[in-house]
Amino acid sequence: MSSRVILHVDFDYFYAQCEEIRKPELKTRPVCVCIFSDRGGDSGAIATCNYKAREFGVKSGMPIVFAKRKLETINSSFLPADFSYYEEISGKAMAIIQEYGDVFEYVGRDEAFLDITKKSEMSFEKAAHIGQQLKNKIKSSLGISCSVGIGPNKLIAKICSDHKKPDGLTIVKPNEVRDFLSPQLIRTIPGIGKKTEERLDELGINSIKDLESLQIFDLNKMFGKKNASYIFNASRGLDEEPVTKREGSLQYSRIVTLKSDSSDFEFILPTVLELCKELQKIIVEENKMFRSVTVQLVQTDLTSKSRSRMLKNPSNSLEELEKNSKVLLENILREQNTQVRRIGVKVSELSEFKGQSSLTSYF
DNA sequence: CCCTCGATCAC
DNA sequence: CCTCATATCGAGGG
Repeated sequence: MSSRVILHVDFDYFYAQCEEIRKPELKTRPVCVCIFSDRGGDSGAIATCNYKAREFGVKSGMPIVFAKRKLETINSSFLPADFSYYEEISGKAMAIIQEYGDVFEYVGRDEAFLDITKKSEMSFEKAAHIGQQLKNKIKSSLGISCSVGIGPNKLIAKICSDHKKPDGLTIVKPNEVRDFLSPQLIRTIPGIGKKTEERLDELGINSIKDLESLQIFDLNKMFGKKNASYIFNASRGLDEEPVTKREGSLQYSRIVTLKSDSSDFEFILPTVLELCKELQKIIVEENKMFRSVTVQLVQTDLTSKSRSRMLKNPSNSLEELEKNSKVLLENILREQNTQVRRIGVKVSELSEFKGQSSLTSYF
């Protein structure tokens, strides 16, 4: 029987906390970090906000205009997202975190897993200590507070880090897993989102205890094989996913909001070509080749569409990317009845860069 | 098996 | 009124 000790770290209200660090006077009032779209004015969404803002009902993902309305009468700050600054702080934090585990897995700018089985000598008491030291270190060196969860697998560690926020430290030992999960809402399981929650709610399934009563057969019918077994196991606190060092991304994509809704090829093309440039730059920097190109769009009614094509050979050429994107854009617009709000390009099926070689060059 | 596309999640 | 980026699954068609 092999058992593990897994830790999950999540930086509290990360982007907004970064802003508070460089301007401490912000701490006393609501702070919203905004992603302004290209439409001007307050078009765009809230990326993150601090807890003061949350008291007024502001949430991430919310349109900026909504948030402003909620904070109308309050002295608050709406700041444009400064990703390179957040990236810098994130990098420093990750460098520290890494040292606390046997294996480190980067999940995102504000999130990471550690396998601390060895470092904790399989003791959850020692693990708790490691968790607290990690929190202290991040706080003293960067001024960032974070929430840490520790459990026997990634699933439990992640649920734990979310359990008490901000500045939380939650430890759930193997024999406590059942009692910890049972009363919680199914939504606390990562992977169960709005849609899944709605469908299960129709069956009167609200708590994880309820979820546990479902037969794998019925889950299979509702959610497909893979999802079903994930949900079945998750409701029982079971998860075997290893903590693994992440290599490069499997895909890169860029999407932007058009200045105005349109279905005019000539109007949209320049934007697509710019996105191609950005992506191709990344591809070259990362020493990659792509074999699949996708053009994706969001329509006026906010539904989305995509068209993709595989290339004969992997490529890293801008011309190749532009050529394919252009054809895909033509195709997708031809079938369009509603207008386009947002347009994006994605490259995938990535491989390591290999110098141009043809069959004949081997002779 | 390979490809395309929509859906879902969650950042 | 509705950002941006990544990963994964399943259906449907070859």
